[in-house]
Amino acid sequence: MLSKKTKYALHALTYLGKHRESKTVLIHDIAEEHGISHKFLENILLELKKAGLLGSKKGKGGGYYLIKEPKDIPLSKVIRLLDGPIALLPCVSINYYEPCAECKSEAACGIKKVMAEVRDETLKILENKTLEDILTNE
Amino acid sequence: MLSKKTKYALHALTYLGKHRESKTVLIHDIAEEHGISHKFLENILLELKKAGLLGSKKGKGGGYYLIKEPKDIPLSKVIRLLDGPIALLPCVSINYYEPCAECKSEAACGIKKVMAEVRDETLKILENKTLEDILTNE
DNA sequence: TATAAACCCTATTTATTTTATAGACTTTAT
DNA sequence: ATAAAGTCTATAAAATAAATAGGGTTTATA
Repeated sequence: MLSKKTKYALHALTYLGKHRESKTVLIHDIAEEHGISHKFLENILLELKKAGLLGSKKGKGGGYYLIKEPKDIPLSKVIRLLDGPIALLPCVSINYYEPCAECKSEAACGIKKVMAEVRDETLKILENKTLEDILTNE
Repeated sequence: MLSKKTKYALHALTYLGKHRESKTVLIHDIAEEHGISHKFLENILLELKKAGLLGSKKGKGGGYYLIKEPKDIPLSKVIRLLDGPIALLPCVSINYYEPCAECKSEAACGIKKVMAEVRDETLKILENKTLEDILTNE
């Protein structure tokens, strides 16, 4: 399951996607719309900004805005950013690789082999679904 | 990512699958093979038994054994059992449905719609990969 | 029939991760 | 100047996962 962080990030991105005609959107408005803690959301938006998905304007009249096309924001990107690996095991993660402590030989591990396939197929799904798909369903 | 519980369950099932010629296998042997806590694994095997994947024999000379064909044990089953939902959001979970607190209208939620599609496609993958696939790769 | 081996069951503790909060700082429009 | 808004880092609280503990029951076998 996705963490609340990722879920809230998706809500925020959706909200921003729906308000692209406004120059900026307030954290406050997004938080209120979904009854999310303002401060918690603040951290999330900051991460999205650092990752290059959002831009922001400081000071009075400021706020956040999307700087990518919705079609260029795949679920895989958002999930990796806030939740980490998409692979089901660390030993088959592309971006967060780590060996499994209990594994004797990675080369001979059938679980690893199968999980690498699962990862490839899962990635296909999550790279193909984008914010645009969410927006067209709203 | 999978929890250690699920990961250990897969290791145990693999071990049992490799030793189907023996009548029974000791928790001890599986735990030792992978350096897993005996007691932790005990709980896991008990769950697998209650779910109908394993049989056991009590008392001296006892142990566990597979009671299903490896091809009839899909990853989806093991994951659901120990980790819970396969869906990325509670509101699209088949077996563990719960509404999302921050969602105003499930019917109009684009995130939900997309996540339901992700769930369907993910399920296809995890229902198709079975213990047999793991065993043939060992 | 006593004994030791092995699984069964429930509860509790410990560790880790996630979620949430706090507060001081910086920028900017008016 | 002032107030509005994002930036940043740290900490606290809550939830979940991982591990441990210990007594109970069953069974082979000497």
